[in-house]
Amino acid sequence: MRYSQYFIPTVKETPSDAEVISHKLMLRAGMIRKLAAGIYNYLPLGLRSIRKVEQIVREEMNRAGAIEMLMPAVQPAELWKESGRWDFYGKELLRFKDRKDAEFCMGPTHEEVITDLVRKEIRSYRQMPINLYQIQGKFRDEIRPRFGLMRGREFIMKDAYSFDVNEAGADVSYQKMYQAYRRIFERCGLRFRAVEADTGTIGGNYSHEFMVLADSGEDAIVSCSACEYAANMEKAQTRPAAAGEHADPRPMEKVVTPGQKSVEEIANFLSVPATQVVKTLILMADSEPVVALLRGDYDLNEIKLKNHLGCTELEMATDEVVFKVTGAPTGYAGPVNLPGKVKVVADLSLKGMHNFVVGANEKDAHLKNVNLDRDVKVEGFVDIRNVIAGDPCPRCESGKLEIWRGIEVGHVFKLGTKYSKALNASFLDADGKEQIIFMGCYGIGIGRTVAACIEQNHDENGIIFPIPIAPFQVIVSVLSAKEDEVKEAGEKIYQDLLQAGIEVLIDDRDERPGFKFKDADLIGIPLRIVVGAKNLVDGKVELKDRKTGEVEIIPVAEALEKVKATVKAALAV
RNA sequence: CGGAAUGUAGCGCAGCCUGGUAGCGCACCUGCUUCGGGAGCAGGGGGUCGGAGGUUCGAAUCCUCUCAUUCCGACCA
Repeated sequence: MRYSQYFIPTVKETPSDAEVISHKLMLRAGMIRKLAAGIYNYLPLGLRSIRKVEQIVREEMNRAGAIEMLMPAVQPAELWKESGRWDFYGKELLRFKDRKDAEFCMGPTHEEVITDLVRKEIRSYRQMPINLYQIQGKFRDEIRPRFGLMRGREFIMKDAYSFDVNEAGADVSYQKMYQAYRRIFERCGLRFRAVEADTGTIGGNYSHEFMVLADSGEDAIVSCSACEYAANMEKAQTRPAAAGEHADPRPMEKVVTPGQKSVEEIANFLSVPATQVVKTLILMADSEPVVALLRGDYDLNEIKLKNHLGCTELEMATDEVVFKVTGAPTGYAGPVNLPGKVKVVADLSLKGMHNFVVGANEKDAHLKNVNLDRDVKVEGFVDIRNVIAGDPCPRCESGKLEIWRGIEVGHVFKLGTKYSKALNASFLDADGKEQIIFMGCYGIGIGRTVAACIEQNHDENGIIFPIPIAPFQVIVSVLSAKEDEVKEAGEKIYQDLLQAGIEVLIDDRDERPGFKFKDADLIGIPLRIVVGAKNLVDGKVELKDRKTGEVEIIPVAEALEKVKATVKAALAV
């Protein structure tokens, strides 16, 4: 491609509405432009990277036996009502009506559509297993789109759906996808972790998220320092601490604590460690108040509690509710003698605590030396807290948990029969008996993968693409494009590389050298050949590696060979 | 949805408080010089000041409404 005839509108200044580095760089490098909140134009350079990722995904999906197809972006409400998600999905689902007043939505995902297709076409166990996928635009009306392609409203996603005759088959399909995903992200040149995850609104019972490690990531992920265990924060567990040393219960005592509300304040005020305070949180679970108890230094994990309670909505209670439940303003709640009858859920961390501090359920008062059983009855202990760095690994003896930031780029779910049951997707088995199909679904955010890649690969000068997803593999910067000799030499190099099947961008613009170098660095082309009069006298050119900054002045032929070899090596599967 | 802020040339911003000829840098066009890390000089084009209404002799500036964008929070995958 000739730069002079291409379309790469780079900008020197950082647009003011970009927050994270990948967003800034994609705008500056002329890869994307915003059309509306969370909705972007993909310019040629951005599209090329996107296509690269798509192609890797396609190859690996096909290798794993999945079959590509394409589903519509617009979906009838009917199907969503049938699956029950029309009401459940909320405002994120963009709904509208056609001219006949029939209801539709923009597809945020395609479980309904694929299941509908499959229930009509798949009748026999002989037609399974089958895994169908598409690479397609989706729309989710996010409350707060941000970070460019990382969290857009319209985005490109690969989604695959597997159909099996039984759970064992579904497990095989799941494993295949898991392995395919590992290959995909490895081929993209990303540092990532596959973590165990909660299943969220999609439903189902087992899932892994593929997280690209980056400090700017929106998600906290947890991994073990010693073994393979990795999970996201919502799901991560720890080994319950051994029961604390036995201590004789001292008599319970009420203390006056004017204005002391938070755990930190109480601990300071009473000169006890935060680990000796029990946090009492009042929440609303589907409009029923619930009390959660945690050791003072831990944070509640709402997902865990939600799953334990089996409710659909869970939120912190308002001050009025707190008053109603405890008889005291917020900040003085405690589990002892709660006036109302409420469900109390105690975290595992409470097990073995003695003589701890809790709120007294009256203003400006707390209770000291509170003990389980004697003062507080709990039905059992449940894991409802977030793990913290250094917690022991739940899977191995020696490991400690570490916490990272990550960007979710892929997600695999074992769905089970949730959708097939709701939409009655069934088949006849070998005995002629009707059975429900077992499903799995598997997503990859294509645009987000490119953005995550940039988060992980950049420097102060711009993007540093790994070769497999770079829009071009090499750029030939022709300095002094007006001098015929230099121009011709550059042209020859360009043609030679083109013929070798290398994706090459020749910067043939009539611009100053510095200008070309800045652009080349910004758009992140991995290799750069500089053709200039100075070196050309000796028949040499400069070859620079964008990542390492390494520069070689070598004969033209050698540079060509080196580029070809480097690209070939980087693309080897 | 709660809190905050911002809309002025393609981009980044000043001007607004204290109403009176709409400005700066970059980008763009022309010419000359320059040519290995975002050049210099000279000349030039480009704006319904987000929109609507109001106050006023006069509104980018003051008032009301509205739309859009962004940030923080809650929410979500």
